[in-house]
Amino acid sequence: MAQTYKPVKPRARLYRDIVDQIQELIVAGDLRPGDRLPAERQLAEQFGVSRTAVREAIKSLAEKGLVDIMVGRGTFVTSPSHAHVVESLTLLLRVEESSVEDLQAARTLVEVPVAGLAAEHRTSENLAVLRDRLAEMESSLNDVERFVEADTAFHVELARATGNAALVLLTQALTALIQKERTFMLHFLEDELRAAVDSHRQLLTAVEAGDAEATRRAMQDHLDRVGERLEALSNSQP
Amino acid sequence: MAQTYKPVKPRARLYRDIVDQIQELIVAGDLRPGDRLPAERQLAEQFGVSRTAVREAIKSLAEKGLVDIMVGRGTFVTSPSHAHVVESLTLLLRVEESSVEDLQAARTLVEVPVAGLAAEHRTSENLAVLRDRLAEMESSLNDVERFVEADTAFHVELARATGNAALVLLTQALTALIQKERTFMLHFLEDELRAAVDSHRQLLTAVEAGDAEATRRAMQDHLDRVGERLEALSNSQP
DNA sequence: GTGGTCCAATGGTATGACCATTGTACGCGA
DNA sequence: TCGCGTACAATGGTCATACCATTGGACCAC
Repeated sequence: MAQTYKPVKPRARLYRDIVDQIQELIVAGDLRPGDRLPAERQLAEQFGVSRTAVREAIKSLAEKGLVDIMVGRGTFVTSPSHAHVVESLTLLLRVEESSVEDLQAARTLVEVPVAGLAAEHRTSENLAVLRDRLAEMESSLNDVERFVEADTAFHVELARATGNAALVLLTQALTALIQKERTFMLHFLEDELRAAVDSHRQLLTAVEAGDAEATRRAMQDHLDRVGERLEALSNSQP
Repeated sequence: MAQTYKPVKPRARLYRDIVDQIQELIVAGDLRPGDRLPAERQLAEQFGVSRTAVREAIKSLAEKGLVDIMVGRGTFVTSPSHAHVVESLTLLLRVEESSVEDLQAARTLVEVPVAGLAAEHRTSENLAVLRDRLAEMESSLNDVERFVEADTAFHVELARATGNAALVLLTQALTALIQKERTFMLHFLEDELRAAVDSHRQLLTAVEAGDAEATRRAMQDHLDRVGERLEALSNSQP
């Protein structure tokens, strides 16, 4: 075995320590969402460092999506959100030049089996939310932004019905990533709105019946059509 | 329809502008990975702002994983990496209290169909890499860390064989998230190492043959057994 | 009450200074 | 000439201080 020569003190960045300390408080639950952190000047005094270091630490936490900075008010612990994960993914996918088609394919691959699981595990509460979202879609036919919001929320709630938190997160990320293109598309293809409502009604019916196979099929059909429309649109507007 | 009262434009933070400018240069390709950014003092002068603002911007970029800061040398544009996405996901899953079982289930749901696609689209180059990874695993039976590295790389290369960048990213995230638990497990169950080698050899054979169905089955079997082992281990060590 | 003003607290930015690390140029000695 | 160490300049990290803009609440006039 080769000698390792490892130790040597890894020179710690000062703000790193502060990030770790606060982050641990949040993850451990000592700081709950909505709680306010002490002011920067106050934290600086408590940690015995300059305000600069504290600010860098807080900025780091904000970038991770753990806190929300509000000018003139203070810094608050945020509720867990998928927003920053989605942002990271978006950024990475942009530099990796992944296409909308890739995204849609990945989404289909995930959401079809998710739909099947949802049909098997959904609770009455899940069904109630799904009905609400569908109703929202039906009443937003003239407001594409709102429509897409409700559409996305429907898919996320379906994932939630699986009872698997990891699948919820994946679904949130994938739907959010393609939401912009979908909004763009729906602005051009108005009858697509009604088609989408029909698709989701079929989905809801199948989920209510607890029919996993029918739910999967409905989701596959829905996403296939969306994929076709997206492709057609990207071809006509290179 | 209720009146909406569109929110007025939120005031922009100064460092935000700088982040956006540099970020745009990076995603547009004007700044390539490995390129060095001007020094902080220099950027401050060019942007006409203080060094403080520039530093906050650069720190933000570093947090997003777009640049790498090196004391005494400078700031360099990094190659795209999934590391920070994985970190974000890990953080979020921790606060959301998602279990290892959830992760493993999600991973199975994604990787089984991915394996099928890989069998259909793999190139000879993909096969060569897969063979290398398998050989690495076989020669690392006494070094669990290295073994798991090769194992993970095998799965990621399989995703790469699908030709879908989004699926590669998902696979990277999911495998990385469960890697720690898997390493822990393999330290306790030594024969699991050889079983894993066998599983991956079956996978490779099926992929080489271009047999999607067999590949899916092999992946399902492999991940099912890993899931069982993980569950058994978490039950015996609560 | 209503509305406006004032003020303290907070995060954002600007300066300027000094420290620690790093790479390189220079110069000394063999 | 070569090798090696020192000095130095450049860079990011930290500190201290000051001032600005926003926010919310206390206070006051009506």
